[in-house]
Amino acid sequence: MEYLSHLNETQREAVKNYNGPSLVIAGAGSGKTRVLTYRIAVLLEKQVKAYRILALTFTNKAANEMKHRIGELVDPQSASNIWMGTFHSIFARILRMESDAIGFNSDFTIYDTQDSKNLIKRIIKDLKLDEKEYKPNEVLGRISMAKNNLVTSDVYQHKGTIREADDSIKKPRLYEIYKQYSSRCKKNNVMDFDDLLLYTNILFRDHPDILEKYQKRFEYILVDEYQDTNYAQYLIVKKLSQEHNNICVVGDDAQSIYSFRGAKIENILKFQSDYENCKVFKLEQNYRSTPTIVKAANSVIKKNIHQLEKTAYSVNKDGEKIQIRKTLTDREEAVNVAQEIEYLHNNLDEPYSSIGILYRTNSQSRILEETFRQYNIPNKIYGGLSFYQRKEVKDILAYLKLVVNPKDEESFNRVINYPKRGIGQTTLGKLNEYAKGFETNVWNILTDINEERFAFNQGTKNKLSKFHTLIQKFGEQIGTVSAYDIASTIVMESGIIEDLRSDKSPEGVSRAENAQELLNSIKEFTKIRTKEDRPFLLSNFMEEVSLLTDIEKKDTGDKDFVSLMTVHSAKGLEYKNVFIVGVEENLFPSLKTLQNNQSLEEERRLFYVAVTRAEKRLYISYSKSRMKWGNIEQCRPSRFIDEIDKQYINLPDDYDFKMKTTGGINQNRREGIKAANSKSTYIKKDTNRGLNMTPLSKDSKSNDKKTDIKQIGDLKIGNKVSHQRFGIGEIISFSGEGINSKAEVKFNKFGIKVLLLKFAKLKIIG
DNA sequence: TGAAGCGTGCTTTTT
DNA sequence: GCACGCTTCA
Repeated sequence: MEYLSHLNETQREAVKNYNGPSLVIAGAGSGKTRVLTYRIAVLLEKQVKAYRILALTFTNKAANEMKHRIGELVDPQSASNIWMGTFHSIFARILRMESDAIGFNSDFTIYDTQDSKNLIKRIIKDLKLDEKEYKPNEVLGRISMAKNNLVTSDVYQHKGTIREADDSIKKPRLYEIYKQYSSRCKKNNVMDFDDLLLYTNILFRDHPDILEKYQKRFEYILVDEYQDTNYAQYLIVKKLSQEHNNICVVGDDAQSIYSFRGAKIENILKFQSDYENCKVFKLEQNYRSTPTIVKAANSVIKKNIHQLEKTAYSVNKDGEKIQIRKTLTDREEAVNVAQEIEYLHNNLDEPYSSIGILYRTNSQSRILEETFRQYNIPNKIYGGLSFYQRKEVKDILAYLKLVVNPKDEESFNRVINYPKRGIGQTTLGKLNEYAKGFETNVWNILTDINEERFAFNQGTKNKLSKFHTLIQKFGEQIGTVSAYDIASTIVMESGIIEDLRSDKSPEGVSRAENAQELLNSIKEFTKIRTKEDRPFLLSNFMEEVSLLTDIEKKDTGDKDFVSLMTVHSAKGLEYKNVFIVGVEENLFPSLKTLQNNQSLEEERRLFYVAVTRAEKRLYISYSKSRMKWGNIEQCRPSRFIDEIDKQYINLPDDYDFKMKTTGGINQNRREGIKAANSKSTYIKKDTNRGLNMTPLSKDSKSNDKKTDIKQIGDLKIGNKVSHQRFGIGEIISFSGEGINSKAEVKFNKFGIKVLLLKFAKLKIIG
């Protein structure tokens, strides 16, 4: 156990005291993962059986890395036998084993958010409710919150306070949607993410014998990122640990950033009172960052009221001050970042992989990506539309899901007419009606489609029964053939591959490549499973795939790239050089969180997370204007910049000290004010009919200004770009098939060049 | 039935 | 700016 010498005093104590409850408060960069891995390694060396250790992490990636490290410390075999993974994947596994007890089949499908949303949409339609009043997103959010707090649809229906709350937001029938949603999921043998936790709780509540079995099995329980657990997770852990009481939770209340998804920071704040005789270990030394960065982060986070007391410190070399950068536009901000990256790379020999770009929202990635492409900076965007969310991938997965679980309504709807088989809305609507009427699922209707009680014309019946035969034929093979063999058969014989290959556009080619990549990953899965002598059937693959977030891109050898991601997904990561971009009021902190103090505190913690990702250099930038929803909005620097102790930062000479809110021009959007930045002028893609643009007058009122500002760049209408240049004061006329309108290039009240035109008029004439 | 055009709403974050 | 859903027309 000589590796214990790699630890500092507190870390070592936290590792050695593995019996009884312990709380490890681990500041950013304090070697939290190291404590967890060593602690498990010690357990294994003390002859604790690997399968009696339960270690819950926040992401699959974290779990895999930890397993790998434990494997290096002890032995890979034991490491792989540990019950280690995300809450969702571990309990999905347990639920599959115990599925009978809760009335599911063991091969239940797992819906991602999009699947859930689609089902909700259909239910809203079925109940003849208005999608504008019952927004699927919002409905799903409320159902999710309910589930995270273990409020089942029955409880929901009968709980006065909840119903009153629904009434007050004018959604009195939300409980009906929830009820339908639950019953349809069950009928379809399907669970969503929240169900995995909810049903685990139900399982443990209703089946004491099963609970006892797992209580006895899990001698040691460890939970990472405990500050981000929700009530459902809290209770699972609480129950499971009752027998042996060897529970270790690790986390940092200052990094709790998932309350929007039901995480309760209270879980970590009250852990000590929750578990008697709990030992507390505070890891306060930060090994990651320079003292400048640590102190700067501390100066911000101390504005929060709700937190556990601790003082993070660093004894590394002092390091450079944090650079605050200001630009006029978001594009300029991206250019600035790109140029600084070039400087770091070319002059300071920093590899691209040492650089991380963090932003508040995924939508900010696009402009950075475009700019980096211009500058030839290799980069990878994490998150956003993940591989598994792409249409072509989801289509194939839907086939696979359906073959494994034909009751899966969502997958059924997705593929019944893809590729086109001439089965349209009308037929589908009727099928769903029958399913409802006979209280069964659509698949069963299809099985008996030729019976007379189903009134379809013979042509339709033939099409439907052909589809049924197709899926059934695949289904007969899944028990014997490998996941890859059946998957490739399905892709071939369903006509998917033909459909994808027929599209020769660049996007089409890329879609076909994605499909191929999915097949490759299934092949890889089959290969690994065969090697490990573990089951390699399609159902085994499907168990894993739904809980993966992003595909592990194969190492192409070219590993040197800049990483771009949201601050949320950067949790747990570190980069030598970090850029935090778009640090503006209403963006970071985001507008929606400014309404109450609690969420503002969470935003501040999020900013804290962002700052503490940096090891050596940190750049924080804000722009004076930013494209939002196709409009330019005025921005001012975030309050968080003001909150950093000035001694740790370099402000730009013209830093905008606490400006008044200038507001935006968003409200004018529909009226037709289109803003133009210094690079180009966009006009909403309002028509493709081939407009002609003619500058009417070059003189106008402000000839003098025109010389000042010169030109405002290309004018773009639809796909057509005019390479004529337009100046302030110019009147431009638009004419084309029945359209006739004029616009003037102007300064708006914020001093931004805009093209003023009346869209309303333009459209009526058109 | 399907393609194309048009209107609307959206952006906080993810297992 | 973009995706999605609805309407219209072939």
